[in-house]
Amino acid sequence: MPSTRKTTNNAAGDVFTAVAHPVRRQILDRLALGEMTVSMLAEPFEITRPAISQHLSILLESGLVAIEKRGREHYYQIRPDNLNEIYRWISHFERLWPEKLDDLGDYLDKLKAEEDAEG
Amino acid sequence: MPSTRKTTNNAAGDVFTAVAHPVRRQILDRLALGEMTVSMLAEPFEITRPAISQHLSILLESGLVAIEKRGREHYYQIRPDNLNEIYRWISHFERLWPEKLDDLGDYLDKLKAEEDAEG
DNA sequence: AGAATTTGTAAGACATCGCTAACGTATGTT
DNA sequence: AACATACGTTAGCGATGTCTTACAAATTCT
Repeated sequence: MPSTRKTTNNAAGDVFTAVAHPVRRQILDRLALGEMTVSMLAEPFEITRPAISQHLSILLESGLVAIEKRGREHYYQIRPDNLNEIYRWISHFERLWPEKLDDLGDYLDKLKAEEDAEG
Repeated sequence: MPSTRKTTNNAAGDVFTAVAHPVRRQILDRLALGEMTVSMLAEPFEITRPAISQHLSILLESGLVAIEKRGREHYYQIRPDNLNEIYRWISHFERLWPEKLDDLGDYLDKLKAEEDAEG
């Protein structure tokens, strides 16, 4: 067979692909502060608003954001649950990486403690 | 300015980009079992060995693998430290995601406990 | 109704990615 | 020396990604 093209990449909605682009990570960083419209979201970036819109489509497909339309404004909200997939994958390397990951465990414990203290 | 092309993506060696491709993740999964030569590494994949070699170059640039040449064989070893960058980034969303991440915290505690038990 | 606002979509330019085939290089074998 | 093995590199291709400009659709305002 001279050329059975496979191109086994990027199943639509893949979370790893979604977070691979720095702009999309920054979008998620911003959304962590609270829901925002596209215009608010696009403000600090140097690319055009349609470009942001396209990034948001990719984030939508990955399930990392949700949209809620109110009038003519579209509010985007973060949905971090699917980041779990990345988290779990990385945690498989914990055995090879005890020190760093123990640090992170402590870090998470600390965050949780703070949360409990506040609540 | 009519068209100052920026293309602000993929600084060489970016870890997020390195793990975005499923083949590269599978390579890391295999290397977690122990060091391997390129041929051993390429065996289960349906793509050619040079393609694997190119993926390995990207993993090398990201610092996620190291190479040790012994004779004509090149042994690749996993270097998971830089995964920490991803881990830390994701952990910033913990506050929005308490349940899942608590589960992961438990998971890590369990892994660590097993490790300690093994001695 | 008509104009302004907010957003998504389409088309096209351009760069980059991922792959194969072919070749080059270094090491080992006979 | 000649050949075999293990690997990297290059050239070239088709596919995909990212961006801009232009436009369409929905909502709000006057």
